[in-house]
Amino acid sequence: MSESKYREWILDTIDSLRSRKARPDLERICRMVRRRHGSEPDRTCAELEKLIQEQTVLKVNYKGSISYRNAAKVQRRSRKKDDVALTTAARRSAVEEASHSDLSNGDSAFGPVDQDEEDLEADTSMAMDTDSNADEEGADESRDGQDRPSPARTYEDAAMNCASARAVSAPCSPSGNRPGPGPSPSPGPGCSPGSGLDCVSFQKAAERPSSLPPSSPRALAHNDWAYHSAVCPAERQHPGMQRDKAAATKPAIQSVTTSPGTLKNNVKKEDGGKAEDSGLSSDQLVPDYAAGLDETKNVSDGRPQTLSLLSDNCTFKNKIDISPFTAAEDSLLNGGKGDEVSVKTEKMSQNLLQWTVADVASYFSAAGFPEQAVAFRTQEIDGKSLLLMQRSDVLTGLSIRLGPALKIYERHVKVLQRTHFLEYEDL
DNA sequence: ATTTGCGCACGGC
DNA sequence: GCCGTGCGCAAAT
Repeated sequence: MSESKYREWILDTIDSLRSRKARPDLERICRMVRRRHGSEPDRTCAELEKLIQEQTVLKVNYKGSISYRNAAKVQRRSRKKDDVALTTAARRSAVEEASHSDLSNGDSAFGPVDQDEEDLEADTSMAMDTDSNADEEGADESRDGQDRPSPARTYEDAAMNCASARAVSAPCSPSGNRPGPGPSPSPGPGCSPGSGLDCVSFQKAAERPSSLPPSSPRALAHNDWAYHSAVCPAERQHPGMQRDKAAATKPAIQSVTTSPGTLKNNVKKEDGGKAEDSGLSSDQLVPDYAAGLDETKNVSDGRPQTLSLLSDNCTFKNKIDISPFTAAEDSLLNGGKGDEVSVKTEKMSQNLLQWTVADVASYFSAAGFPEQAVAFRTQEIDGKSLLLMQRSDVLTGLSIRLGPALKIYERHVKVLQRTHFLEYEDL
């Protein structure tokens, strides 16, 4: 509960800051949430990170500083207002979403960003590297656990604390050179969000020529947050998407093979024809943890262009291959191959039953349905519930637009259910 | 002192 | 030219 409450508060705050033309950075967000709802900055910070992981909120580097975006709005932008049709329909979903945030206006947000300046290094470092390996949620959730000694701190402190704490633990830098400022004091305006997680990559990333040598730090450093950022966050922990790791192992199957039709189509259509990259602009994604993972590198390196197109994966927002098939396939294919991989895969598929509400939401969000993911969350659909869902539940029970609902049901829910039952019943 | 409003420049389409 | 973004400063609280 508090979770959704925070989601609402944070998204609201971000929207509010945006409308006020103020940069929605960590500091402002924490402050506003505190002022409006009395929430502790730490807590806000932690919740924000969770949202980032779920991709409800996107952390981006814009003009050299960290900014946060309401993912729902961002995405929407891709289709712009042109789609009248959608708009109309969207409205409905908007309503539900509205509950958490007011996206009432269709504007979206996310614009262009550029992070090229070299000075970024400083900023960059904080933004990007801090990535915390993120050890995933553990870290985040634990945030509560990490009690900090100082009783009274300022927002910044708080923010920093959370951020830095995590950052410290995971100093990853893209190229190995760690950002000096990692845990250091305050990086500046937004406290170093090293927080880490986030990243989502967008168009640019996609467009980027695969040629880029990921290995070269510099290269990444500047243009590429996005590129690097390719590592998507979400999957790190998502049940559905462990593919990252898997990717490293078996790239080919993964991205390429994956059912291209599945998500991609969805995405495309949804985007209004913009097609793949269009999803969002990329500019900015903060790659936080992207940098850190080795796998990432492998992935990108290993894959040739094709991949870059599809993948860059993290992109999964737009194109990712999150299709359930893949997941299933992976597990089947892998059988008992790599330990980690197999384990993970296994876990994932088998654990549809164990997916939490957040897992489900993340899955759909990553599959290109962030708005609808909210509905799943709102309805508290976890793995078990998902298995029990019927077509009508998806089409009408979630109050989401029919188009996406159909796609979600046919391409994901149904497939996940089928896969699950096939595997489990047979075995 | 803090919050809010917003003109304006910037950069990406 | 349009649009999203956010700095920087003034006004409001």
